[in-house]
Amino acid sequence: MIKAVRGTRDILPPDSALFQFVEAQAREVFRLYNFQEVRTPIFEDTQLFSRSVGEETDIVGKEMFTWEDKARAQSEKAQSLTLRPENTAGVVRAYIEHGLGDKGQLQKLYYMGPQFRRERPQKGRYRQFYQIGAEVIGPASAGSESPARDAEVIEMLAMLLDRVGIKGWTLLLNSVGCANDRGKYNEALRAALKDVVGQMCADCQRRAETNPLRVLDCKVPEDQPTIEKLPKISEYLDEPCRENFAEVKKILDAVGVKYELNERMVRGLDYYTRTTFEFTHGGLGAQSALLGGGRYDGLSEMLGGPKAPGIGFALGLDRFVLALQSEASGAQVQSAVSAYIAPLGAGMNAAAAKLARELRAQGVALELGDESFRLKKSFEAAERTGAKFVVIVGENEVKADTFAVKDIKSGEQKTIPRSELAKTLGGR
RNA sequence: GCGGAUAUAGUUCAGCGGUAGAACACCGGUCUGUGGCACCGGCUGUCGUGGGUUCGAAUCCCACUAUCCGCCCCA
Repeated sequence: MIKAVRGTRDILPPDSALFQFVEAQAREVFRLYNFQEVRTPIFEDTQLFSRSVGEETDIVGKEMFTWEDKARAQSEKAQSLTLRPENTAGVVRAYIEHGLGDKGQLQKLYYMGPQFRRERPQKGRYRQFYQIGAEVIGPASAGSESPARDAEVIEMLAMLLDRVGIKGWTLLLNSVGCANDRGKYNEALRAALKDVVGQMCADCQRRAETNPLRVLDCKVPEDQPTIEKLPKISEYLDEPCRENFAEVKKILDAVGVKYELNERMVRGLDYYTRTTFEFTHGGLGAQSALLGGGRYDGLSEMLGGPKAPGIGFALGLDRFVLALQSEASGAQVQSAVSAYIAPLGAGMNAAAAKLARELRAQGVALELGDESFRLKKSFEAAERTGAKFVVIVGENEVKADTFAVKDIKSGEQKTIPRSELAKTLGGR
């Protein structure tokens, strides 16, 4: 048997309805905040990711699905291609390629779709996973650099979580400063670690060399006191970054979105600057991050584009669904059809089909049975579809042009003329 | 990439060297136009894959693969 490959999966009903639900809520929230959809390719030039996400990150270093696309003609060049591991790089590439900033206005773009990373699969972690994300990007003159945009994006996410019905979330907030601050902070960290790293865990000893920021992410209890004493990023922010962050917090306070400052929240993509954030949830096991994002001033320039500061986020759709399912209350998906048409007796399929067509045209969602079923079987089949009513189409009904409509739950049955059926069944 | 656990019917699982089972689910009948109950009957498997040990392997051994839980990383 051929099976879905490692880390990929089929999303079947009824779970697929939950995915649709979250997607629909997201589209509605995006509409309220004036975001429009962008769809970028699922694979891109490998360099797009190595230059934006960062050559030294885990994502680029070991998790990408990359292949060499061979030249098939003299005029073609061989090219290294990669399945997108995230979508911000693709959106910024499209922004540059189509000159979206040329008219001077702010771009507010959202996307939904699969992303690919070659990690070991686990609960809430797949090799093909689904993200919904958005970016606010544009020339600085359009206000793209304003802390008001950071706060608006974060507030929008709180709104989305509320609408979807996910309750037990925590917002972690930090500022990692601009490129300049980060350099100084990294040096300071290295210097401070030099003396104490000997007593820390093996992972931290490695991190101290490769990426000192990651030490802050360590979860080994014995290391915590040491980490507490390390220099803090907030002490290394320059004045503009400090003011920017203060303004973000001020607005969040004003709109009543609660957050926890977490100076140790370090994100794994190199392009982040200033504001970074993460929403976490307890029902997700080891993969506690529901969504994450931050500002990426400088990313456009890294990709050869104009100056175009921006802020964005990506949320894990798979994890949203897991969180919904872990909060038993939330995951209510209503039944799809309102009625089940039960043709009764030989020759009734045609009459039932005609009636079903009329009713569906009037907006009634229907399931259609078969004339070979006995009534008993039709009722059972109707119940399984979740339909509210069964409409019996037998010889008597067709002759009289009135139909027996039975409420499945109460057992109550009425005779309804054809002209009023749609209304009874909840159509137009 | 590292550590641990698991893999038998559609599902949950039992069987732990001697003819592959239970429950639930599903299908049919009792019951040809009014179900959900009850009773009766029935179906379903390369026992994850490949090797090995043995007269004989679902069972013991080895390798592989997949899933789950951690680590790592991130959404």
